[in-house]
Amino acid sequence: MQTRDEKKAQTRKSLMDSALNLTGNGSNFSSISLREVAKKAGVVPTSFYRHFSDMEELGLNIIDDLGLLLRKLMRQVRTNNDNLDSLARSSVDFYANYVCAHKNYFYFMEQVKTGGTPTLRKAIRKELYYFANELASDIRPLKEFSSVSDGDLNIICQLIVDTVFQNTIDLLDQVDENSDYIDTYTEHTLKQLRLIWIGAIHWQSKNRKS
Amino acid sequence: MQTRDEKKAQTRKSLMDSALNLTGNGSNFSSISLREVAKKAGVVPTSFYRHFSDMEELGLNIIDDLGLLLRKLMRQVRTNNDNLDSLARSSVDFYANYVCAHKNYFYFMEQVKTGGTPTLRKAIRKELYYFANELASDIRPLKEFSSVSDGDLNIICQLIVDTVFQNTIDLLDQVDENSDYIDTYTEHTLKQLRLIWIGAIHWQSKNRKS
DNA sequence: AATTTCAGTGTACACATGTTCACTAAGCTA
DNA sequence: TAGCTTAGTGAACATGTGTACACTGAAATT
Repeated sequence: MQTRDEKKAQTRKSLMDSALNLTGNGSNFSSISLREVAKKAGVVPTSFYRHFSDMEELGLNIIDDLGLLLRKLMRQVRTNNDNLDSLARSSVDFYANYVCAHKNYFYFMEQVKTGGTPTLRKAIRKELYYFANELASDIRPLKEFSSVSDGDLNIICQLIVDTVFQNTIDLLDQVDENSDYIDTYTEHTLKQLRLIWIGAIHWQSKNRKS
Repeated sequence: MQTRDEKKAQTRKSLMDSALNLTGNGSNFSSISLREVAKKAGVVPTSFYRHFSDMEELGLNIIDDLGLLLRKLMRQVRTNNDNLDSLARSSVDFYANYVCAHKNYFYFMEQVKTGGTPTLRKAIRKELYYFANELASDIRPLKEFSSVSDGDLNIICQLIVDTVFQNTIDLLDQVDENSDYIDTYTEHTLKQLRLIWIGAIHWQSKNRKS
């Protein structure tokens, strides 16, 4: 058997998974009920309160997990590839597959980022901001950005992250009925990203001239 | 007084306004109830069915209005300014003020774009796609894009539209407590847009070289 | 002036919701 | 082994939900 704490952690996870499952299967997080979540987790509604005070707190805990997931993603994507184009390609490709492997989390994220309570929205944005910062220090050493200022690199990375996540909802929606869409997504996103950093490099040199 | 049709149209609008108001004041469209909407519109719940079969249909009608709103925006922004930088500045500036003048619609849009039912999501995306296409034919004549292919111009415009709307949620959230944020938004967005099209121009010329 | 149409009403129903409270029983601690 | 802690239970509540139904009365049509 398990220790008491282990069992508690297990139903806790079960509750969070239920919420994620509902979110990833057509329901909107802000409209799913405590009772629904408890039911799907195989637990009586009142039991919910032993773990979270309400759905918003559940949401915040999911966001924490999401943060871990994103950090894991970053760690795995960090290769010793120093060619920008092929680095981008392998990163976006890896990202796309990562999204498909964790659909529920990314559906949740897309939903809550603009449709959650202010608290939840803020929490998601914090994670994305952190993500963009990490990206900035990752690509900082690349020779292509050697002449780009730190501030500008930050804006570039924000734009990159926003663009990647922006397109993610299309990926999520279309990959079910058309498994080839993962390639379409990758190509589309890569084209946009290339646009961005080539712009960054030239903009910088243009600024230096004037 | 009014004719019967006028009066019907009036309560219909009243229902849609109620939904928009709730959406723009902290509620999520997918979690507001038919009864809530009817109550706020000063009408008995059953009356709702004289106008819409359910909340989703109400949503679709709001999206239609949103489409009109966006087209009106495009028409007003279309100036005879042929300098790209100043055109962008005046456009983004106008857009930012337009958003603030129609907060509810844009809150609705941000929410539904990623958090609505599949049908609603699709409807919103169609509007944005149309918007991007219009933008493409608007900037097509500019000399800066004379060497950019139609396909690439389309991707550029999609990226521009996505970027502008991506940042809109921040504008909506922050403009209430800090009215200066409208300038921050404008500068931030302009910087990102400049990045994009400078990239586009150079990418194109680079491609031609090779 | 008589008749039809129909937007809005009021009641009713079955069901879902969040939260309360006293409870049980298994796991931990002493 | 005895006692305590606590995750999960089950019944109860007040309130909110979507929708059905028969209705009213004023505007529109004849």
